[in-house]
Amino acid sequence: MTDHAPPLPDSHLRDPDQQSDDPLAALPGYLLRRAANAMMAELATRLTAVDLRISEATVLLLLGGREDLTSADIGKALDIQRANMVPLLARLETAGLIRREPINRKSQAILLTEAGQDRLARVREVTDRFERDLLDRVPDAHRAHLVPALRALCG
Amino acid sequence: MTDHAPPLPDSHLRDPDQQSDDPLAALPGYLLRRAANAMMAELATRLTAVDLRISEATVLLLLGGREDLTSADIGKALDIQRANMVPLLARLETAGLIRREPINRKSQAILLTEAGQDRLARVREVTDRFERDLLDRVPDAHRAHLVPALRALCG
DNA sequence: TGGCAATTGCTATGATTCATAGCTTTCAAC
DNA sequence: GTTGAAAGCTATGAATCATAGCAATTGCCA
Repeated sequence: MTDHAPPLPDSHLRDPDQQSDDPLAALPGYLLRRAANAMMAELATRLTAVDLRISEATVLLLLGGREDLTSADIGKALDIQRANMVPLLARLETAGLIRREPINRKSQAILLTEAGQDRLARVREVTDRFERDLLDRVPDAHRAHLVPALRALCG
Repeated sequence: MTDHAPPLPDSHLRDPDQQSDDPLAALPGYLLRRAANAMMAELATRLTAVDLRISEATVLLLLGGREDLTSADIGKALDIQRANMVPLLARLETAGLIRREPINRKSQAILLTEAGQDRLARVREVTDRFERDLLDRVPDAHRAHLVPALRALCG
């Protein structure tokens, strides 16, 4: 069933450079999704070494060196709804990685505990290597252009 | 609360070029996720014009011009589990966009109906313009490098 | 030719993520 | 003071995604 001898009538018209076993391989949007999925899957796997999910590790990274962020601030920075911050921070707090410091009777700062700082250091090891491996995978000629291009697409 | 005057102790060390209101703005992996999310959100919005979800439109795109793909084939091409193909194809069939042609007593080819072909033409209009707008957003100097770089990250 | 492993399409079911609405308390501005 | 906005939370529903299992069929191989 896999070898149906796909006709691919005019794929070479739309995909001049490379092999395409499907007509989507030339679409930037499609590639962006595929690349992001593959990346996320691998990062998630690597983060099991520090017993953290991607969202949790991201919060630790954001928290590093700062002591003035509230739950709402973190949510705004990472595009996470206020409601969804609750279980996220609850897990981190249960794990002893963060604690809450009252700013006033309404707000509270989220900051890393000692254990949180230690864990963050290990997270940095994982993510630093990961980012390096990620960039290594893109050919030299294109490597320097990836970050600026992606940054232009984020807004 | 938004104006906590974030100190950003040494952000300029890790992020030489640009503004970074968070220390993650230089990480390719993080940017990849953000870019993909933004892209998906906008594409989903634009596809409401043809009353289709991204996954549904992708199936139509893949089906275009071919009459030999089974449900399992589509799943393999798009990284969708067999089990999750069922409701997807059911929606497309209910909408009258695809029909099934028996290949043998076990397999069936999925192919576009007339209405499916018409819808696909409209999908192509949306996605063509979308891909064009997407590329337009990345600066000239980096544009040509995006697709090759993403392709290297997909495998 | 008979048998067995692999495949197809499907059901059922969780896990996880994500978005929305609403509530109470508190802050801040007028 | 009163009022609008914000913080933190609960509850809940939608959507996506992965897993396990099942019956029928196919293809391979001895």
